[in-house]
Amino acid sequence: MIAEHGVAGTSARRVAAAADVPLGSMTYHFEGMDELLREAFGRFSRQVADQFERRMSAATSIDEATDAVVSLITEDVFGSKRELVLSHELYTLAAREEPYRELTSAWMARSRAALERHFDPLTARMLDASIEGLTIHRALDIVAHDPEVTREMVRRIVGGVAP
Amino acid sequence: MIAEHGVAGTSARRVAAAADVPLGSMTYHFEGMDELLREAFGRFSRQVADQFERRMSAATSIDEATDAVVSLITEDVFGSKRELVLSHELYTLAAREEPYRELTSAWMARSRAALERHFDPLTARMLDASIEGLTIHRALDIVAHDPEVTREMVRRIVGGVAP
Amino acid sequence: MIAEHGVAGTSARRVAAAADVPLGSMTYHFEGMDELLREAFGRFSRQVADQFERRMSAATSIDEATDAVVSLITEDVFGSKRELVLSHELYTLAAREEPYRELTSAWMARSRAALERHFDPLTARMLDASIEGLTIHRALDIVAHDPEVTREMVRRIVGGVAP
Amino acid sequence: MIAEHGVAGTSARRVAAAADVPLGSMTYHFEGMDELLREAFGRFSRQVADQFERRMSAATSIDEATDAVVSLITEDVFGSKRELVLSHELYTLAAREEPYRELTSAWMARSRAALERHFDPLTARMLDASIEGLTIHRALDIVAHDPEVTREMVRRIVGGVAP
DNA sequence: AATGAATGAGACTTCATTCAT
DNA sequence: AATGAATGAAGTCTCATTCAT
Repeated sequence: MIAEHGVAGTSARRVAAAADVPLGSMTYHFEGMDELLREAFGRFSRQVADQFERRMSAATSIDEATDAVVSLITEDVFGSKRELVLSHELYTLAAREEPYRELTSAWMARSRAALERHFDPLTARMLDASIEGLTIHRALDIVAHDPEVTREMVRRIVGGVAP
Repeated sequence: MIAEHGVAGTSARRVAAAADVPLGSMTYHFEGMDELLREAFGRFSRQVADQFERRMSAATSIDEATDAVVSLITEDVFGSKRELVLSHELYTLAAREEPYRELTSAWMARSRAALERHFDPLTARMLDASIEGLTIHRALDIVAHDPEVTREMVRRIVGGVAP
Repeated sequence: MIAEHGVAGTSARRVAAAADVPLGSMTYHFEGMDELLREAFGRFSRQVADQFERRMSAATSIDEATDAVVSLITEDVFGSKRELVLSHELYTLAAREEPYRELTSAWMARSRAALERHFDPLTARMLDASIEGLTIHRALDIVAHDPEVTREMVRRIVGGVAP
Repeated sequence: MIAEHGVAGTSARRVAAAADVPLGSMTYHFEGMDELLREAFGRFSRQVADQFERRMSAATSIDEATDAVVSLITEDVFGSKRELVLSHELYTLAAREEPYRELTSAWMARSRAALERHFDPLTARMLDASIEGLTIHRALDIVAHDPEVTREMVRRIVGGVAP
């Protein structure tokens, strides 16, 4: 519902109708819309983090891990409009209200941990941030992005560790 | 109004009241709330881009430019909650609707151009994305971020050019 | 409300006020103003058709039936300004939108059926139409209409069955 | 504008826009919307009456006149949805307000006069009403009407004169 | 424990008219 | 004489929540 209509367009009414549940249930089972939203975004962020972990666990070498990071940016996480949209809806809430910042914080912590399977903590943190930045810029830019930029950026960050 | 209450909480009523203007004026002067929003975010994104340009223009060497980029992330652009919040509100709209993507697109184009005063286009693009990513992660993370991460990341991206 | 102020002057606000009911109830109990209008005109057309049926059922011979038809035109159905006005409001809607045409269609079908208690189907259909035409012309003409015109017209249509 | 959007949907704004005329002109040149409506419906009713007269003038015998009346019902006057809709909009106004009744009254007077070129006044009046009734019933009924009904009805009314 | 009817607040728009220019 | 900017009233609809059942 949020993916389709946004937080603004997600009313208790619509959720109840979509779930084929009485309207009264909404405020009976949830404290209010806020709780429902937090619940929904909690589930969403955990799902995305799960997928991220699976992706990084599959890599068995630094090279494969590097490739995985590139793929994450160019294909994966925000490959679907759904995840792009939901992430930004969540970020907007998080920018404004602390409780949502706990969700984004936990999400980022898991991403970093997954990256630390292959990279040192500092590099992991940089990679995490650069994944974020490149993904957003690819999504919110009208002009197409050359995938080589992604590859080269990851190369510089990872390679920068050097001797 | 948007900074304070979010897009969701920004009603024609409230804007009219804040501007001490009759409610009817809202849809008289603007096609509708959409146009008002686009106008507002257009102005916002141009202001932020202006500031970004000024910051980059002030630098007279690669070193100063690098410092400027670091400052941008650690202090400037999202230094205030206001800009952080507004950026995310805009991103959320842009993720969903094309007209807002034109604003973000133009904004990013100006940022890249400003960076290209000092860096090659590829590096500029990477810096732009990494500024985005680091800024967001600093803002949406509860744990504090060591400014050294920022400095090191910029160093790797800029330095990666080397032979 | 419609009789008094017309469809154009019948707002949810006014109906709610007249019914001493909160404004929000209007679109809670009805899908929207359209449904309310359809409901109102359905009730109206059924009431008029009821009255028409009663009038025709009371007749026990062709002569009485003929007199009944004449009375219908000269006194009954549109005797009151209320019914005249409401009929035309309904016709206007029906001329433009199919759902209302279902109401007028059903209404006419009942009128014809009531007339067929006494007249053959062809004559019934003609009488039904001529009742309509004469009633309207009596109502929308400023000069008075001689009731003899009505009587003679019915006579010709019914008598035309002959020889 | 009225044909397309109805009296209810015809605002000064829309008329001004359609006429490519400043909005202020509306209340400058016309006393208000009422005057504009009366003017518009006056023009409309005169045009329809003109057409009616032409149609009846073309007939050179009772038989041709009878055929003309039948054609009027089955094809002509309300052949187009535009005229059907406009007539009913006018009738609705006329049922409620005297000034519009002057328009319908004048319209009917001209129709009768045109019919009196070929028929005696009593028959003319009956034909006029039956044209009205049959036309309306054809238009507002969902089930199709056999044109033979029309022909037979006119035959009975005209033929009823006979000895 | 669960529901759904009901409500009051507030959302956006459209409108006819006024009035300074 | 003509205009168009501006307004206040009124339009419909959606909503989260309450509460009697």
